[in-house]
Amino acid sequence: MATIHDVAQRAGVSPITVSRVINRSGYASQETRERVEAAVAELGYVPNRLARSLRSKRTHTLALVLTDITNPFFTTVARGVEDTASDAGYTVIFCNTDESENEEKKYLQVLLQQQVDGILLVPARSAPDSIDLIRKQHTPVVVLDRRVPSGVEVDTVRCENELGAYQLVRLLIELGHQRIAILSGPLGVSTAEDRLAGYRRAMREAGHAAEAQLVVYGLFNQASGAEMMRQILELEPRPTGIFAANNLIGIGALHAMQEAGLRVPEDMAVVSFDDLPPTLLTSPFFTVAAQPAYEMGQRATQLLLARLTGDASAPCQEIILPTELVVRQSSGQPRG
Amino acid sequence: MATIHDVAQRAGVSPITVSRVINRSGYASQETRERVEAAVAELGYVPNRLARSLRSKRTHTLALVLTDITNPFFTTVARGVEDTASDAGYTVIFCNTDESENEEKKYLQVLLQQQVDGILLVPARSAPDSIDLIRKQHTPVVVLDRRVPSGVEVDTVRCENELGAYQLVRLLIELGHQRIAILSGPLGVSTAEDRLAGYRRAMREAGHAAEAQLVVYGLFNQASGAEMMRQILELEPRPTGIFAANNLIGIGALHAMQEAGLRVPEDMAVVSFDDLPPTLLTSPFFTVAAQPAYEMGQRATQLLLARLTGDASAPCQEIILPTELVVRQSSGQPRG
DNA sequence: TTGTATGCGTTATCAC
DNA sequence: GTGATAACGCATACAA
Repeated sequence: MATIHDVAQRAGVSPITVSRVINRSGYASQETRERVEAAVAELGYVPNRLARSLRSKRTHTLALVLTDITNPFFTTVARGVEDTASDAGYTVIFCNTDESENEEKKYLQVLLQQQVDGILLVPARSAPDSIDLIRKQHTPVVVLDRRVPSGVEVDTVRCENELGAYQLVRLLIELGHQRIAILSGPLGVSTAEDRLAGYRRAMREAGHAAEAQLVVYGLFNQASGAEMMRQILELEPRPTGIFAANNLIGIGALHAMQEAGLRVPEDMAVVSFDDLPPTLLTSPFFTVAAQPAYEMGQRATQLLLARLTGDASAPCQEIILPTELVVRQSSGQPRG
Repeated sequence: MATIHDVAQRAGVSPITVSRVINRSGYASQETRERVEAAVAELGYVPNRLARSLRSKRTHTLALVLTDITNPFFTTVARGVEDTASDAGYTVIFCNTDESENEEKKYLQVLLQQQVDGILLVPARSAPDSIDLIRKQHTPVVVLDRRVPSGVEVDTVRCENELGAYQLVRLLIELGHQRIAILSGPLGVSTAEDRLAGYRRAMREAGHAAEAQLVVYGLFNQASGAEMMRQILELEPRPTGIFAANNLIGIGALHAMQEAGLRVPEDMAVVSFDDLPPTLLTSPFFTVAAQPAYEMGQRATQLLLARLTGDASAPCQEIILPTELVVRQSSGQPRG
């Protein structure tokens, strides 16, 4: 492989001059410039960023650590991150933790070793530990999608989970439902907890009894959604409305209801958090609180880039974006 | 940041000894080992992979260059790549080219500068140019999903596109359809061309006229699918069967048909290439030729890793996986 | 406008 | 078993 020395030799200049021409830093006469560029072309010279990074202490690489890129919400977030980073000349490394703290730790170790310039983190559980780990290496970090315990100072981009959930449940209540069950995500994950809180507030305000059996906990995936729904279907009397804490849970629930011969929304109304990309449903069906996934990725990346290029000690920002209530068929008509 | 020197000093040994302990290379007495490990822990030392890579000429990083990660087919491929790479101790950089040759070139330049150990490429168009560019840096490359011109020697993993398409169209023919239109992907993309070839073979064998107007070209996305479908709906007489060259085109077509008040499969039968992940459709509906997306990512990564760790000059492999014909509702019942 | 000396943090090579 | 030295490829500081 040709190095900067080879190019320098060929062009009859010193390596540093080549460096200057390539990076457009410092001066270079027109003639020198041309000679260098010719040599670069002839030798097919490709600068070694590793060496550059070692020297400059900048890798121009960001990392996005999330739970599962095949969840369409995160896929869209990832695309927002990638586009924004790429425009600014950064590349992005993706890691899937599958909600495992251990995987998260392992990935963070590797990423820090790689000297990534910054990390976008969807924390699996104990955000503070991970944030500490990252901060020890003086690496900027932005927490995405999930809330961190109060008192932890860190840039954050997330949605109004409590309010979005409240609005969804409120809608069901206004449509005349009284017994509404929630298929919740895992305890310990802030999005699950906030959505549960929104559900509880709506129920409380409407004066509906807080029945423990109407709250079921599971994971943010389809299998768990189906499982939770089967549990709910055992109840006597059955709830008439279901709040699924995310899109995958909602889909799983729908399948369980189909198995049981129930129609949605005629027999049971369903609302869920997180929209599905319009490309993915043959006919948009779910009533949802939609998060601006792409924008979340975008904003989080902008925040991170600002830390890198600007003031690293500026006060932390907490960007909380609104969800959009999108009413479709699954929530049904007002009950008689 | 603590360096290997700091650790060495603290442990009262030389840097190279620290290196040996950390990398489990070479000998070290039990006592030395313990002292070093203690020093590492006390200082919170994190090895700098940049420096290591500069010296060892290995970054343990792979790149996956694809057209669009939000296409669920590629999302699943990506997950297969990431899991496989991660198990082998590699991290993965993702890049979206949006089918642009220019973007592809730009990304490849950056990746080669980053000294990635290997590249998984879904070529936008002129695969040979990109392969040359990569090979000039002696970087191994595996072509994923798409065919390269014959004569180009390169490891490849893809599906039987022609056969999968043939089977889908054949199915429509057996159901009694005669006028079948194809909503094709872009000319110049091998998957689009092979699927078109499969369509043509099935039609020819069945003795159906080769009507030019039954073949429409577009892009592999939903908007284009809807657009092509609107064009087809203008035809007199209308075709009774539609072959969508991928899932997004199929969904777009479905929307266009709904707009026009047509029911599927009653008024028109639809089959399409590429399955949608089971999580994403509320009720599986499309009859498809399903590609084993996760396995494709897995196999391609294995091939690449084999090049890295094994014989770089072994003859190239071409892995061609079968598609699975999955018959669901959208293809309808036999016509009277 | 261009060049020299030096160091980034690690490991390969050879020596003890 | 352990260490000294040099080198990976580039860019910073300073000098000319």
